Amino acid sequence: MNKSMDESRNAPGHDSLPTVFLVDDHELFLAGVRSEIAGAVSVVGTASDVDAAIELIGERVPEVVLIDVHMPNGGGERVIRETLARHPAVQFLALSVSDAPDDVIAIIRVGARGYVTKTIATAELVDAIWRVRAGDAVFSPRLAGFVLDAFAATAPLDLDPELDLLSPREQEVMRFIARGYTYKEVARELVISIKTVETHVSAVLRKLQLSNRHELARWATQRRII
Amino acid sequence: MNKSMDESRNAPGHDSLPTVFLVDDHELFLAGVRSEIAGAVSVVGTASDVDAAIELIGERVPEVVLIDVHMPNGGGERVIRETLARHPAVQFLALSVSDAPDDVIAIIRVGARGYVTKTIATAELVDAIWRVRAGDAVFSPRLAGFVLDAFAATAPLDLDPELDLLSPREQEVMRFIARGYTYKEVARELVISIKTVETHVSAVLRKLQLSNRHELARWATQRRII
DNA sequence: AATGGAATCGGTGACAACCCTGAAGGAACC
DNA sequence: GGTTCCTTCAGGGTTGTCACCGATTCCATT
Repeated sequence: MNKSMDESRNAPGHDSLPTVFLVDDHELFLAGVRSEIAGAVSVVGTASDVDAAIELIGERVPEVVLIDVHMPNGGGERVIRETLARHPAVQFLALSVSDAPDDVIAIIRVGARGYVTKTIATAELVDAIWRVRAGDAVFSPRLAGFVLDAFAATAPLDLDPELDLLSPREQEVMRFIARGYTYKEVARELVISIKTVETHVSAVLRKLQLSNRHELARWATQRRII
Repeated sequence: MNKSMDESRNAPGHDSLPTVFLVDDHELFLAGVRSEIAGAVSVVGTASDVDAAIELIGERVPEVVLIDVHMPNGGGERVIRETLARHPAVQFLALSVSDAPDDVIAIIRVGARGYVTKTIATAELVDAIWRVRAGDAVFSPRLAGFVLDAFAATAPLDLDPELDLLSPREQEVMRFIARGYTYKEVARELVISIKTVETHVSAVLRKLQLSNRHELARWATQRRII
């Protein structure tokens, strides 16, 4: 099921077991994971707190780090941030009890290549480790949606019905105004008179029910028109 | 909000074959894909140009649309954008000859849930379709990195040295101005006279080497001060 | 032929924004 | 005690913004 694209074929040095480092502040869980995946990957070390993790990962330089998100003293985020600054090749796979969108987004922002919940089965976890080592991104099905939604939201499509209220020329003028152009600059740019620009701007503000160019700028930036 | 990763596999209505719609401007390729995946999914229609695709997808409302990226008259992007506006539940899986980062990023931005190259094997394509239907995100291994890199790059951390040039009061005034407050509003908010606000704003613009409040607004939003 | 929208301009007027000069009180530093 | 900076405020001026009142031309629809 979860072995869709094993393209570990072409990458050199990817025929051996992945070297894996485990980080979790619950030592029992740490031991459990270690014994479960021991045969399918090569565990080169473990750590149960943030500082020790940063230290040991820097020494061992594993291919993949399996890391808990919620930990005292900075959490998994700090480990990832500080490690990637020195060893950019290390791949991080977050393993968390939480499937909250904010946690997923935060961990991806600092550079993790995957995020799975602790309810995952052993075989799937091993598969995920192999895929992350190969450069793939691994997410639990529900979590993948959060990431893509958040990503798309950074420059969304916004098919806006309100924009249709504006005539083509009005939209054109609106974009300049929202970018902070003065009337004079817009007039020069579009080769029309300042008075025409004023007319268009008035129409835009009236149609969008805004009261000045500042609100227009915010309106436009919020729906990423500019 | 507390479902395991297994949830989508057990979700109701997901035990039958996925209904799939195919879009590609090469009819031969269309026929090839259709015959290859015919047993493993339920192909409910095909289209070989953008307009027909938008029309037919709107009628059939498939669960998954397998779509070519590069097509005349708007490409796959337009199909995705216009379809999602009316049918948000339709999942799009891009199938392209290109593995250029820009193509991948663009298609994800408009809302696709996956992107694989046409070199993919049939079995893997079928698996990808099933996973996209379930809500998972599917990428060829080398492409996943592009998306995550681009995503991580959207949230830089800027500790700004330029901000230290401003006195505390100036920073305070600056935040209001950057948000679009008028001088009068700032004066009322901070309980000072309009003339004082003018003084502070002038100092801010001079110190930051900006020429008006619009540039100041952009300056502030870019480094996420407001 | 008539209607109406879009695009183009003009005038007037009321503010808002921005610049310059100047200045007074206070805190901090040497 | 002098210097420097911050904060506060004022007068006077230019330019920018926006509204309300007009107008003409072009074009598509009726």
